[in-house]
Formats: sequence, C-alpha cells, structure tokens
Amino acid sequence: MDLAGKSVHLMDEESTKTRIMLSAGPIFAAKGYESATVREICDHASVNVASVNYYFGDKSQLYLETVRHARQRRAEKFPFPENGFADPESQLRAFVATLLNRLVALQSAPWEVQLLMREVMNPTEACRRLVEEYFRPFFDVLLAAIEQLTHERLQAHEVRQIGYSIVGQVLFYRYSAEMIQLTISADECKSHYDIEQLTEHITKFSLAGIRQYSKSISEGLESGKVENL
Amino acid sequence: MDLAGKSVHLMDEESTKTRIMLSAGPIFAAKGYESATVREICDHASVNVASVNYYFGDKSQLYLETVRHARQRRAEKFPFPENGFADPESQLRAFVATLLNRLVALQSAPWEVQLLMREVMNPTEACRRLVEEYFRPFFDVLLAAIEQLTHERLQAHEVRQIGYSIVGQVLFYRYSAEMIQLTISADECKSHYDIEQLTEHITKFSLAGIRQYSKSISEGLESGKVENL
DNA sequence: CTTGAGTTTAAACACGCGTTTAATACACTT
DNA sequence: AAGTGTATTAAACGCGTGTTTAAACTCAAG
Repeated sequence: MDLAGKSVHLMDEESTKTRIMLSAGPIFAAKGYESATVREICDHASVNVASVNYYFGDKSQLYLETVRHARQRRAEKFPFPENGFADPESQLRAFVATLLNRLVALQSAPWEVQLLMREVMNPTEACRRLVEEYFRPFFDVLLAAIEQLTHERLQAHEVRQIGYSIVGQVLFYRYSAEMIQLTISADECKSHYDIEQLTEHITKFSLAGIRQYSKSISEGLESGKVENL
Repeated sequence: MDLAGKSVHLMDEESTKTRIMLSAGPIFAAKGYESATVREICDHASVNVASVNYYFGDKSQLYLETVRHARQRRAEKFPFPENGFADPESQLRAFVATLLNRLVALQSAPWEVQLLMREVMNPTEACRRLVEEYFRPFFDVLLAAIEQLTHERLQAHEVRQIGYSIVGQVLFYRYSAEMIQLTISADECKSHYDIEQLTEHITKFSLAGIRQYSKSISEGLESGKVENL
C-alpha cells in the first residue's frame, strides 16, 4: 500500500499524529494551555507521552497547530454566503447569522470555538496574526454593509464603532454564556434564544441604530427632512 | 500602642496579610489562578512562602478573598449614581457610562477588572454567587429603564435581549480590548475611543434600537401612527 | 534472514509547584 | 528574667510537570 504516499509509514488517518491533535483540541479548549497536561492529552489519545515531542517538538508547537486546525475547521463549517450583490440589509443579517452560527451555541460550544475565544481574550504572542487574519476580512464585510446603509456619509471611526456595536452584541452570547445560563430559565432559553431569533433581534436593533446615524447626519447637513430610508 | 485594637499583633495597614493580598491581585489578574504561583506572589510581597498558608489556609482561599476584594473596590470606585427619578434616557446613559467606567479602560485595565472578567468567562464554582450578586441588581436597573422607554409594552424576553444588546456593546470593549488595539491606530484610539464618546455612541445607537421596538409594537397593535418617542 | 530507518515504549530526569515542618525571633505579661 | 503566644523563617517534602533517553518493536527493502 505505497500508493500516492511519500513514505509508507506516514499519515493514514487515525495515525498517531492526528490522534494527538484530535485529543489536544478539546482539552486545550476546556482547560487552557497551562492547565492542560501533555500526559492527559496522550492518555486520551492512547499514545505514549513521548509522542508529542517526537511529532511536534514540544507542547507549545502542538498548541499552535491545534489552534490553526480549529480556526480552519470553523470557517469551513460555516462559510460566509458569497452573495456579494445582495442589498446591505441582507448582508448585515447574513453577517450576524454567520457570526452567531460560528461562535455561539448557547449550550456547549464546540471545542474549536472555546479555543478561539481563549485566544481572542488572551492573545498568545504567536497567535495574534492568526486571530487577526481570521476576523479581519470578515469584519470588513460588515463595515462595507454599514457604509452602504449610511450612504458613505459617516466618518471611518463612526462606521467602525457601529461595527463594534454589532459584533459586541453577538459576542456577548459567547463571552457571557455561562452567566446568561445562570440568569434565565432553561425554558426561556429554548424558546427565545435560538440562533434565528437572536439574529432577528440583533439585526432589527442594529438597523435602527444605523439609520439613526444616517438621519442625524442628514439633519445636520441639510437641515431638511429625509424619507426614512 | 494597644489602642482600639483587639490584639496588638493584628492588622495595622501594611501588615503581612494585606501585603500578600495587594500583591496577589495583579498577579492572579494577569496570569490566572493556575499560572500564578505562590512563590511569585510572596516574592513580590517580600514575604516568606509559608505566609500564604499561615494566613489564608491555602492558595485557593487566598484567591477567593482576592476576588471578593476586587469586586468591592470596583463598586466603591464607581458607584452607580442614585438619581432614581431621572428620565429613563438619562438612566440608560448613566448605566452605560458607569459600566464603561467600571470595566473598560481600553489600555491597561486595572487588575480588579481583569480578575472579575476572568470570573465572568470561566466562573469558578465558588464564585458564581459572587459574580451574580455583583451584576444582577445592576442589570435590573437597566431593564427598568428599558421598560419605561418602551412603556411596558414588551415581553420579558424582549426587554432582556435589549439589555443584553446594550451590555454586549459595552463589554466588547473589555473582552476584545487586545484585539481592538491590534486593529486601530493609537491616534484614533486616543481621539475617538474615550469613555465619553463611547458612552454617547452606545446610548445613541441603543436608543434608536429601543424606539424601533416601541414603534413596531405600536404599529402592530393599533396600526395607527404614533409620535416618534 | 538481515538490515536499518521509522516508530513506539517504559523509565528516568530535572525542575517547579503547593504545602508542611520545626526552629527561631519577637513583643508583651507575669 | 522567665514565660507565652504570635509571627516569621529556612529547609525540606511529596508530587506532577515537560522533556529526554535508550532500548524495543515494526516492517518494507536488500
């Protein structure tokens, strides 16, 4: 069975190396880099402790590869819909929905999300670039939609702050998920806090805020009245 | 000097016990419970390692007392203005400003804030109650203002989600502070991201969102037009 | 079968951790 | 001056960590 492989000993699926990575992901996500131990990861992967150093060099490099892997899987699972010519309101709604889908599952977020959130809050020096590459182009889509909705009449920092207001609303449900669970009943959570309803609320709430900006600008500029665009 | 003290050996300021707590705070905040070491804390406090166990029992109890201390100091420093009879719009603005002041200092948040944020994201079992007591009554003030602004016509979960939208906007500047710093220039940060301007933006943005809810409710109910309140 | 590179293994290493111990220093009372 | 309870100290303990080592195993190639 030396077909198409460089060496016979390498990399069928379920190889030692991939087993380590699959075990490392959830453990790093649950406990953080420091508290996760190489031994626990290896036990869970049914692999000898020395394997981590053999395949990855050391613990920190295993961590880096694990974060990279998580980011990739998450973007693959919820690609941003590429209908670039939709109206900006739909773009906004799509952005909110995609972000909620990728990051927020109010109960039991997948380990990839937990891991990425850890990096956002406490960027590891080696991971900053990774995190930025992940969020930056995505965020730019949002900014473009906001600019269209306000007819390019806002200053850059205003557009950006509106963007932060929207992202902030979404991320709250990830950052404070455990706190939210303590505050509302399981029933209410099931019936009013699924992705669709949150998308609708945040989109509606934010569109009003955005239009408020358009309106005050218009009033300021021409002191006339404008239709409610 | 046995005046007014129960025992002569106890508790002038700068005692060993308080020195430990003052050193522990910033270190726990910066590194988290696991990564902070008793030795580092004691070194920084110029105190013998055994002192932690002598005064606090063990590391975990030192941590608990440190969190309690941080919460208390933060609420003392920025008390919520108790003008209970102001109009709801002012109440909303005051809520946003207070929360921003307490939690967000875009560069270099004080250690108390970092420590509390760690607890929000990863509640320690022993601290859940503490965190809830800290935020809950404060959040209720916000909900009351929203209810007034919408003339008590919204359902409970709608009011709550609006509250989350507002808190989420504020907390974003804490959760993602490091990421934000990577994305905007220091100049822009200085000139457009101070507490006052963020308060204005978030209040303005949110008021529009809230009024949107009032409006759609009114339209739904009576299908007539209402003044723009 | 023998070879040898790739892989896996058990055992050990060096180190840092939280905690404990037992001796000492101190301040005050008797 | 001796006694007493508190506070502080240096040293050690036991344990778990990441990492290394050297031997054993696997298996296609010669």
